[in-house]
Amino acid sequence: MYSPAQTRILHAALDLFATHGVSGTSLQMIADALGVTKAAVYHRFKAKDDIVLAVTEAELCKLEEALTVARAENDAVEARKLLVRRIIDLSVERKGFVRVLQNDPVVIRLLGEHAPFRAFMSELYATLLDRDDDVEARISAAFFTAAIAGTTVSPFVDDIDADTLRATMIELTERMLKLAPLKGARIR
Amino acid sequence: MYSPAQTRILHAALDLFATHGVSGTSLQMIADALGVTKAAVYHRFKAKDDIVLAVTEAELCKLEEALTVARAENDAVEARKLLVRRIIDLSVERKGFVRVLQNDPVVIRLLGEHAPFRAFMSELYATLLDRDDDVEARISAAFFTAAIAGTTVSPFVDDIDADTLRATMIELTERMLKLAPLKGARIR
DNA sequence: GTCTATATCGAGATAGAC
DNA sequence: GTCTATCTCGATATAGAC
Repeated sequence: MYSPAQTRILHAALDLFATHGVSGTSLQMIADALGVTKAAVYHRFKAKDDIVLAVTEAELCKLEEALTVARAENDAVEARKLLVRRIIDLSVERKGFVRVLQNDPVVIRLLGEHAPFRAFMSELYATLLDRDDDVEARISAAFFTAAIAGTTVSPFVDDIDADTLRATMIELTERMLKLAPLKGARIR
Repeated sequence: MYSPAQTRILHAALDLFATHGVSGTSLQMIADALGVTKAAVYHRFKAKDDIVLAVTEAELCKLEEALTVARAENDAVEARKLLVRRIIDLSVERKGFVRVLQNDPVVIRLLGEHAPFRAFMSELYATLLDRDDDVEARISAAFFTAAIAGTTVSPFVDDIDADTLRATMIELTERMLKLAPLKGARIR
């Protein structure tokens, strides 16, 4: 799919995007991180937008795999549980970039303009929400996607290990999305 | 505090920052939004950073008022409840900018480097969290601040009115931060 | 307070040698 | 695949007139 040189560029770009945002990252910064010149980068990607596109595509690809696995489930609630867990795993693993995906203005524009991305996001949302979900469920879904994107980079949790973070996020989310009953509580 | 001209600049800048991010917003865009030239903007703020600083300061000021009110409460839990509600109100009222405050790389850098900002954030966090909060409470706090910042701008909730959004966010948050028992549920 | 005009710099992007 | 060199443009920022 990508040459070794391209892969190195994408990795460096991902890191820089997460720290400085897309607009705040220049091709010179990417080139410097790799110890090469701008021209070498342009040899592999003919424009900065292509790098942003490739990085975004690569991350969404991981989400797509999660969606495919989830959809193989017969039970809709189980499918949502699986999907949510995998999204949380990804956000912990790829700390920082989920925030970019969901909050960087350039990426947001890209996700809105690029038809395949739009189609994928619709599918993803459809699986996260039942067709006839009520308002609270939809707000919960918005709430939790935003939360997941931001939690891993919060100053509150700098010193908490990844496993604890992951487990607690899963619990909070399932409680919020009503995918599981509250631990130690009972609905009347 | 600020002249009328300055106030107009800050309002325009706030809008543009929320849409394009700080790095993605040029002084030309701000000037165009006001129908003046760049030089007119520079007459009031000697650098772009000063505009970012002023905008951030103005938003934090609103949070500071909320913090002062909350601290006047005797009961710590009531104080946190008040604070959380006010933060949610602000994020709904000033849709978009809370996301910038918490996610824009330029603002994050500013919040980290500017001593008064750092001090205020510490105070805010101290009120949101008890001194001896456990790990789950801290993750909850991170989770909910991230959630609040992102929810109002989510595509999930585009068509939901502000009041419903606000009320549901308050309920979700209080449930998460364990500030109130679950509606219709009872802890064993 | 606002303008025109301009200086300076860094960004994205290309040409062509090795 | 990488380099040097260069182009063009837009960005921050300043000078000085009205």
